[in-house]
Amino acid sequence: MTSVASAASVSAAPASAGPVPASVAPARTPARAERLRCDAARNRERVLAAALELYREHGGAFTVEEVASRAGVGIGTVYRRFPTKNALLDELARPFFEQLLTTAQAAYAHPEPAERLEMFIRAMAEQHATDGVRSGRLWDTAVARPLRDEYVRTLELILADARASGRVRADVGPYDVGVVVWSVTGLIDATQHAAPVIWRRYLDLLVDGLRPGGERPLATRPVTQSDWEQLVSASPVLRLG
Amino acid sequence: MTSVASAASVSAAPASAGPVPASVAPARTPARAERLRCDAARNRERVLAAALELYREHGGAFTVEEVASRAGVGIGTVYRRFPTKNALLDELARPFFEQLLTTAQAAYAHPEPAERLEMFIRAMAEQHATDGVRSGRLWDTAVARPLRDEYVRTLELILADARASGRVRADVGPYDVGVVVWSVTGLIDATQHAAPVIWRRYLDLLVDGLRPGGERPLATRPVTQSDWEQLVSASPVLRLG
DNA sequence: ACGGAAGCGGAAGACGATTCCGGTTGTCGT
DNA sequence: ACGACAACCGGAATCGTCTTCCGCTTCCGT
Repeated sequence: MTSVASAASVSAAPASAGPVPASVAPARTPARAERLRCDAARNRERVLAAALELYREHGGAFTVEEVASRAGVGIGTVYRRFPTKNALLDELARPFFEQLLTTAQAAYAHPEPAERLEMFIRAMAEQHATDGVRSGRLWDTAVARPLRDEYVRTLELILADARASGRVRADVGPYDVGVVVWSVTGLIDATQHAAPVIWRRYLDLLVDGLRPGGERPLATRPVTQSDWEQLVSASPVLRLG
Repeated sequence: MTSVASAASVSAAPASAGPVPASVAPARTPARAERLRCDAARNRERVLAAALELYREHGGAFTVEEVASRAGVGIGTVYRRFPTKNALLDELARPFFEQLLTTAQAAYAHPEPAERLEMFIRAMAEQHATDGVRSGRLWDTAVARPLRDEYVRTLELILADARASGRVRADVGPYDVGVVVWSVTGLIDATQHAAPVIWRRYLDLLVDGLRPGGERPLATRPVTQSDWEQLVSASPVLRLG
């Protein structure tokens, strides 16, 4: 009832140790039992392609039946492969999500350590704005967990650089940065169609706000990992229901 | 199909001119034609009370049928009074929304002009956190428009004080502040239940970011009123549909 | 070529918002 | 006090969607 078959496919990857986390382990060819029959695999791709097309056209406001018919399959076929409409949408966001990690690592690879944090934040926002697939829900998915850990590890390294260079106030932690990025992506989602540039201005304000020099201490304890996890799992629930 | 009956009730209010905008004109007793029959009025209150109760219990995740049965009326009765479930929810948010304007005016009344802007931003967030009714959708409502104008006018006055006192960078406009407040309320909505204090820390970051002293100019033009209007009308649409 | 697991299509079911309508009840003029 | 009638009422029916179910079909391994 719960698991997407491929969710377990990364479990065997050895934990990477280097400063720059290794990129995601390439998906090994699935074992006999978990491979789809070839017609099934073909249909799965068709469904995904149709869904992506519809997503780009109508941004999530489409029917499962539309997906099925555009893919040339029956509704039942869609549901055999994706237990729920949300699961289907999550699957659309996955490549985008994986790209996020790459982007984070690229920021960490920036030659000037002092610039890495700002680079990171801006790159995250930029990617979100460019791709346009809402991925917030995905952070709480089984597939995402291993990626997420690497993401946070990378962010911590970046933050250490920024701190060492005096480019960030000392009382800011990685999950604080997470919240900041989240807020920007929320703004991007809300404004992108109507006013595609607002978010950059807002981001500038945020980045400036991260500079050292504030006299007052921040009001509360740092955001913790647990805070962050609850935030991402709660974030889809933003309106009536 | 569109209008809530009372939407026109403020149209006769004279435009206020003083530096502190006059408080909202008290709703005059509705004319003969627009007064509800007394049983209808009673039912309306019951529905509203039931809805508020359910809202506090389940945060929007309840059925119109539940509202009706808790109020002891039929579904049809709910729908005669509120054309749509969203309209009902908006009505719940209205008193809260009107309170916002009062809060803004209170901030402007702060004895120390230099403190008014920060006071304003913090008070807005605090009220949002305290009341807990999502009101974003309401900003785009017919009832809200006159209030909104006064709200913006007050904010402009506050901003002028802040600028005169050197407490805000010169390139920040009222709608920039609007975006900032919006982002905080979004964070509040998303985190309040799980981690009730995160937003204060984030707000501190934002406030510090508004201080003068940033060397770089902001990347894009100021947020305009039109930007803002599109933002608020689009913001409920944050997920699939 | 054959047996059967894995797939397939699409009808049926579940759920919630919204609409409709025949019967009921305050209100107002007389 | 009374009658007429517009405004109300309740809740069954409708509609749009997601999700489940099931009898029939098609690939895969032997």
